[in-house]
Amino acid sequence: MARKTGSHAEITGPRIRAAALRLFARHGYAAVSMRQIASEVGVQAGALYTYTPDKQALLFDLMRVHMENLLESWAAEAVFGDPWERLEGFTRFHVRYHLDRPDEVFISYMELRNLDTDNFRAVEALRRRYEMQLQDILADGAKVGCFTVPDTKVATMGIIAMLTGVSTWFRDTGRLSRSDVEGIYWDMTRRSVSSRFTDLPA
Amino acid sequence: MARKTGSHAEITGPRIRAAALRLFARHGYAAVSMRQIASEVGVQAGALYTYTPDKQALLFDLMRVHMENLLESWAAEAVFGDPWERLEGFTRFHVRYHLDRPDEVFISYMELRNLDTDNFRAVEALRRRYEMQLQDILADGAKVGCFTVPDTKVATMGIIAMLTGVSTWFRDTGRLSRSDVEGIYWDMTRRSVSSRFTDLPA
DNA sequence: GTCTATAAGAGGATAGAC
DNA sequence: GTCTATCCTCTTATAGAC
Repeated sequence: MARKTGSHAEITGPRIRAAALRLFARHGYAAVSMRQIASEVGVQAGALYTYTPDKQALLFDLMRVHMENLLESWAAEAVFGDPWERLEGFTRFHVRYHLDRPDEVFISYMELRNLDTDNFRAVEALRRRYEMQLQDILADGAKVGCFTVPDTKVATMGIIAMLTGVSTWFRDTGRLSRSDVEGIYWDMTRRSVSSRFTDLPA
Repeated sequence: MARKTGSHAEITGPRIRAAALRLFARHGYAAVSMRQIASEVGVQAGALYTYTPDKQALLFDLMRVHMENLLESWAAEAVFGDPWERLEGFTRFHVRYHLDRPDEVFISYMELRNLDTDNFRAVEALRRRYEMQLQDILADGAKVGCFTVPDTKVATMGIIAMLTGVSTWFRDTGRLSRSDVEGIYWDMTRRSVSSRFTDLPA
């Protein structure tokens, strides 16, 4: 773990963030010490402070960057078309993105309470912007009559919670592939807003 | 906050657990100190160790008792009948129970990673038993043809995640009552397993 | 840019008085 | 049953050598 003195500015910064991400996701922000992060990177604890003003900024950066990347990625591959196509695009994107970044997802949902007030507000604003992407699709679909959504906001929260939950149980070693899972969640999502439902048992 | 010396065995124990529950839910297990818990109860830190061998046992007890209560409560009011009735019973029970105990729910989902290996296994086993309650309903309903469930296990995880998520956003001061919310979630749940869906857009 | 050393304090847990 | 006092370890963060 020990290493010789030397300059590694270009790689150490990202390595610190990667180590912090992994450790925060595994053990939780409050349970991880700066020494653990440093040890994982292969530097002494003091060296971390060349790259981050403090531990809080490390957490905030990870969460902010994750939310910004999420919004940018969705903006880049958002599907245009009728509400069904847009909903399918969002659902598959969300499941895939979350399966690909389990650690980022985990800390972004679990460590909100460890953010300082201002940092919390900033991350919450980003998260709300993302949720609005789905809410707009649901509202549009309800307006033109292809979806039946009893309450747009609750449906948004419900669907996002359902989809995000995939990262709590999915393992690549399991019986289902990522693409299987994407399809299954899309199937449940489309059913959950289906209009063809007025004749079900009360 | 200071208090006089005296005996309060019957009430101090529960008060310690209540304070720990509240603080763990608010700030996270690792971020809460024994001194904070003691201060909330109105005793000195040393006095806590009359009631718990250590901090870990405090967390484990809260989680174990919550899961046991959840299972008992469901056993007591589980609905018998056809799969639709059973599913509605489970859905409404789950939403109501989780709305009534936001702190217990929060720590039971967030603090799993702070449990020691054995404690983790014990809580996980209880959680699995609870999830099986829903999975059995879905499997029975699929078998007799009233539900269409592409994958029973994924549907179980998806529905539980969707329903449990209610506690992340619901506030009693909001525009919806608890009973509204229960109904909306039931509506989404029943749609999500509806059979009447083979003719939707691909 | 990284190291060593250290400041200043908070953490969990225990001992023994009352 | 609770208090006070304390042990010992670990914490975040900084200072200054290299």
